[in-house]
Amino acid sequence: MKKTETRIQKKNHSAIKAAGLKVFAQFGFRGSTLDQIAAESGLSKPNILYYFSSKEAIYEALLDQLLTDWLQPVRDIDPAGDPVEEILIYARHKLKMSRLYPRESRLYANEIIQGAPRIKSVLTGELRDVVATLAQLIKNWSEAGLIRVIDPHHLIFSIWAMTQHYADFDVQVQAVLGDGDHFDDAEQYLEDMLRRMLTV
Amino acid sequence: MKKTETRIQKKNHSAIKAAGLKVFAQFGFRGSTLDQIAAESGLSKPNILYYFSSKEAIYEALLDQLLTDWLQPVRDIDPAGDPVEEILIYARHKLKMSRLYPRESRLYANEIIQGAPRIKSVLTGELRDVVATLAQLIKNWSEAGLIRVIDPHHLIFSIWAMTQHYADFDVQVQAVLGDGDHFDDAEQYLEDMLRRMLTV
DNA sequence: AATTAATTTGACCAACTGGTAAAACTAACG
DNA sequence: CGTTAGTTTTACCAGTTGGTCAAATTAATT
Repeated sequence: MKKTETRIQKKNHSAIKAAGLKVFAQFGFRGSTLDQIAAESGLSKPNILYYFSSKEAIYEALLDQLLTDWLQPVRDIDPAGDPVEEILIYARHKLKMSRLYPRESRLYANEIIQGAPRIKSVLTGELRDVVATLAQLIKNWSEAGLIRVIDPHHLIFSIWAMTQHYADFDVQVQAVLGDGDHFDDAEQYLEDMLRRMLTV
Repeated sequence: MKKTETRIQKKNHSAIKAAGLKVFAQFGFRGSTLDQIAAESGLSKPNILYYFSSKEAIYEALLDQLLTDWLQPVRDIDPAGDPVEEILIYARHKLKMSRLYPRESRLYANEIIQGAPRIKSVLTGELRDVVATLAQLIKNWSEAGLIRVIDPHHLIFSIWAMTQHYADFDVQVQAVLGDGDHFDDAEQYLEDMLRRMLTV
């Protein structure tokens, strides 16, 4: 349906989204201005509104993309795979996302902290379902004796919390540990933690 | 130095801070307006500026208070106490703060996500020092064989991440688990996790 | 009660906000 | 090359923003 995109359209759409991501991730929706996005993208403000109908439209396009990218890896968890390894693969993937796309993480964090006014329906819909399925799978693994008995939801929360922490609270991590990349140590710690929690 | 506070001053200062906390925690500094704080506090905008010199002054007063309240419990950890219990006491305290004062947690999260422009010096100063001291203590405990050998910094991060998650991402938690208080389950999970991580 | 100090308000402002309209410009295509 | 479709800019607007100021009001002190 969108095959009719001009080369200029393609370029500008992604330039605007890239700029919007940068700005929204730092200041949240209400704290961001079209002028900032315009400056960041190198386009004029009216030109931006030629490609997106409103400030909100840019923000929503970013959130949509984000949610898709984040939910897929949960769905990709293989019920037939080795439980510990499957969970570790997911956790590592999530941490990698924090390392490679910290701005996406911050954008999401901003939206959630502000009460998720624009994606609450996704949270109570798609997200809830996907998590429910995963929680059931973990419970099954527990009951089959493949992993330790554990609260599936809080396990999931702990993975989310820890992985996103390194993106969202990056400034604090850097302040405490000094500048540099601490994701390798974080991965080791996370893996250690999950193995201890999952194996008997 | 501040004993000269009128009864009206006391009342209005705290009314403004309470309103500011509510608004800033939800929208971040730039996304919040004095009009919102005025409406929330029941005072007129000029009246607010009679008690605080600027929007920023309110915000900074809140952050100052917050940082004090958050750093103290870390300092209160007793080097002579039982290591696992000391860490558990701290973690439980932190979780309790998330339960009782989620807005403070969100205010802080907003500030950090936005790059901590106003408190970076505290992060690389006081916070860093306090954490360094705690990390050293944990390392000593490890070397004395009282707890398992573990990366102290990432242990601390994991406690912060998990406890603050339940305040900052409250909407998401509620969406997944349903409305209600999930802090008791969270505490149990956290305690289980920490015991597994700390004991050999 | 009179005076002084503290508090609150209303009117205001310049800068900025998201967004519009139409004209000017550029690329694509026959 | 001319025409059309797509793109960009200039000028603009009404509403909001943080903040000021002097006048009016209220509370505290003598």
